Amino acid sequence: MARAGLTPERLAQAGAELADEVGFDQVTVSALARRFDVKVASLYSHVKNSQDLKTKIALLALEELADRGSAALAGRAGKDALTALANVYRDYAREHPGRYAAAQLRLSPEAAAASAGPRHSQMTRAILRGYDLTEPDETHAVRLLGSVFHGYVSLELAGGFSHSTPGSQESWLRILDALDATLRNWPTTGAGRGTTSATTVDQQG
Amino acid sequence: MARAGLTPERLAQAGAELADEVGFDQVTVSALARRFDVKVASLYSHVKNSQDLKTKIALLALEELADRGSAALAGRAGKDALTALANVYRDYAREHPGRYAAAQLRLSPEAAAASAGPRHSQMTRAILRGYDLTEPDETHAVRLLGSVFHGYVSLELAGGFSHSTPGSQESWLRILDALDATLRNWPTTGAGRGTTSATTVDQQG
DNA sequence: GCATTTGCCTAAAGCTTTTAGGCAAGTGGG
DNA sequence: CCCACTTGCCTAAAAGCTTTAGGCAAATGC
Repeated sequence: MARAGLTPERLAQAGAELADEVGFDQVTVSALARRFDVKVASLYSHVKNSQDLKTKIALLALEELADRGSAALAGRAGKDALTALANVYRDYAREHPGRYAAAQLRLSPEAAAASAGPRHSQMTRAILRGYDLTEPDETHAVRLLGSVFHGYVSLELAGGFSHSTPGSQESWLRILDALDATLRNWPTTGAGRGTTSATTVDQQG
Repeated sequence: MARAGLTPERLAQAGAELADEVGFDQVTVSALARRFDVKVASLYSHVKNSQDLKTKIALLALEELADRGSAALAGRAGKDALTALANVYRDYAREHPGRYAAAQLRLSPEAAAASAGPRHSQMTRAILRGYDLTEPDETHAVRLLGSVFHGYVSLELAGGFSHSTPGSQESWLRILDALDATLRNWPTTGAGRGTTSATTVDQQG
């Protein structure tokens, strides 16, 4: 019998494609075996179990995302860089919803540390070098950016922003504007009103 | 034989508890039947199928969250209201991770419209009445707040902010400060730099 | 008290996961 | 070249989850 040429890498790749087509939680060892026209048990020589397969897909997605991020950040700074990285996440999620969902998989601490995850926070930190934040504010800002990117993309993918005006694209741009402004003007103390910058346009009584 | 007293409501409730204990995606018709000490097929008189069960849990979670939100917002405005609602989401996710995951379930458009989902955007909109935004900026801001709340809580729950300093609680407070400042000072035009307010501290070339 | 409805049951088919053991296709040394 | 060995995919089988169909007993109502 001709061999199918299975490897852990090919399985992860095909699993990622499958995830984009049918959704990450529909990715199953059985479905993947069907796709290779191979018996189910054959896959177990290449992946430990179903969880292992999903983890491999997640690591693949995290790495693809980080690669796209690096490429997008090259030669950019400030708001330009902010927008570029933000769009990487959003575009990736739209092109590859299954992979994006995979990237959200909870990894074990060791797996997480060995993944491309740290590259992601480093990229965000690189953007913040274009703004003037000192530690620990930079860390807070890293977390803010991560939250907005992930949160917006998730909600948009879940359909939260469709069927309402204004369109999602417009909100996305305005939110990036707002983020940029927030970073340029990071509040120095957590107190009450009017601490943001020199002039606060207090438009309402 | 004594009857177990199953109803769709009790199943959803028990399913929610199960989700908090073992994770939402480990919630299964079989596991729930075990919990009621009842045969699996018996549940199918009360829920259409596994998907239906998960949907009922999701609706329960969305409603609980909305109820907590309403209670927290009562009598508050401005940053006080912002903080209160934000903490409702974060605290709920920490207390009930399974339910919170359930609330993220992708619902059909009809189910979504009939759910407590709209109450959530209304609550966010109510907060924004304490800031001076006009449409369509208010909608953009609703989406920003939703993204930050959901994004931060998801990442924190996924363990993204543990094992690093400063602690998550501190970032959370500083991010709420930043959001408050952003809303008080919402950028009026999406153009380049320096559009945020009177003074822009342009720290980098 | 009897008919009807309701609730939980048994039975069964189909799918996914995972392990164990087998045979044949590739690989390398003599 | 061929023999031994490794590797890759196979069959077989057990166990769990999902879902449907049909049955009997408990609750409900007239």
